Amino acid sequence: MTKEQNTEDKIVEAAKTVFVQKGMDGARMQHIADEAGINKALLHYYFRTKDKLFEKVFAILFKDIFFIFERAVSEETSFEEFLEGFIRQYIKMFKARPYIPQFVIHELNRNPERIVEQLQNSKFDKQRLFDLIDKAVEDKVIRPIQPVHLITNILSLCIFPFIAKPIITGFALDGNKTKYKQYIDERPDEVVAFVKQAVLLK
Amino acid sequence: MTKEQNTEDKIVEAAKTVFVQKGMDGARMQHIADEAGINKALLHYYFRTKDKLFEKVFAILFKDIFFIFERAVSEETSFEEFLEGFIRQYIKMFKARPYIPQFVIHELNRNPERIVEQLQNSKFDKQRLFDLIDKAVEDKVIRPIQPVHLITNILSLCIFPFIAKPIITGFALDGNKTKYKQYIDERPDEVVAFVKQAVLLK
DNA sequence: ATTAGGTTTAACCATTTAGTTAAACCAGAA
DNA sequence: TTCTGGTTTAACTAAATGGTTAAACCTAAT
Repeated sequence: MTKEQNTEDKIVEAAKTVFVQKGMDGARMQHIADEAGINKALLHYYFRTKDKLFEKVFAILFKDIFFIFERAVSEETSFEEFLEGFIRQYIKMFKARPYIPQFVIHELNRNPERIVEQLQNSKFDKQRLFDLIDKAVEDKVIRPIQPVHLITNILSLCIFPFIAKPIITGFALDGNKTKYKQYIDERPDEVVAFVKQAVLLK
Repeated sequence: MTKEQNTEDKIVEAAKTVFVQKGMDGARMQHIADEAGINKALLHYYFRTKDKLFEKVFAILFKDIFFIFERAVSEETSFEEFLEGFIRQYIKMFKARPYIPQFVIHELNRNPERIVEQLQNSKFDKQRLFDLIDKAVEDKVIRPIQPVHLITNILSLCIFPFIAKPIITGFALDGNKTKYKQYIDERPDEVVAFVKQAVLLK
């Protein structure tokens, strides 16, 4: 069994690509089989149904989003460093996997109940993150702000540019893809500056 | 012809509802007919194909997004008032039509070329908005920032909370829908404060 | 050489779904 | 009354698609 790549992995990779592009409804099993370089029969041999395959892919992509969360909170640094690190890591992650946000959000809206299950599997402790922010407010490191708002503000600024790529490119950047790439490269510095200015007291 | 409501309008309303919930691929013509309280034959009688009906709905929803843009820019006030008015109007609009962002973004990613056509129809002058921001920087009303970044930052903060509703509710707010409603009510003040603090020089 | 399991081929089934058609229905206008 | 056009009913077609099946194929291990 000296395959260049495990067939199961090939399938999952192909499924990622197709599901992300087309969504659950738009994806075709035949298309996934083609993408994986195998035939439909074998595809069903590995993953009996489309649903099972989809669940697998979704779980993988969803996990990626929360991975950074966990790592960022676990580090012991000043709040300012934490903020900066968090933002830069997050944007970096989406630069490498720009397809994730759009996909996860779409499918989460299609089936909102799923998030409960997914979050139970990921044993992430949100309370610690909330406490971190509350403490920074108490210590007068940042201006008073509710943790939910600060977190969603940061996530907004990090994620939205990837979700809205066609709008940003088409509307603000004259459809110029090079400009979009440059825009994305500027985001880390821009977001860090924006957020720091918005909340840091000094 | 004294109908309670024009049949064509009934269809478009129904189509909005269904397309927004399910997306183009997930939507079923039968479902739309049911929602409109008519039968499938009549549905096809008015809009020959699913595509034609979809295009109609998409154009309507897309226009809503840019309507606020146009109005906000056309007012003659201080930059600070402009900022605040723009943010409050935008969030208010999405509070009334929370289904729009998710839908438009999904379909725009499914077919990015479409944005070009849509933007040509909407004769909105983006340059004026850009100039407004550049001038505010020159006049030292705000710190140096590229218009694209400021605009996308604001849009991020306004729109993301609606797109990510299930994540925010499930993750940060313990699945409590009342808390989500309250969270959304707090957004205008929060975003205005956040953005002002981030860019305004005083 | 035999075996076993991953893989292919190709045909096939059942279901869903967009779209069509034809006949009947019904109300208001002429 | 007759005509017209929106509306319904119900049956239908054609295509797409998820999933199945059975037989053959190939290769590495025994």
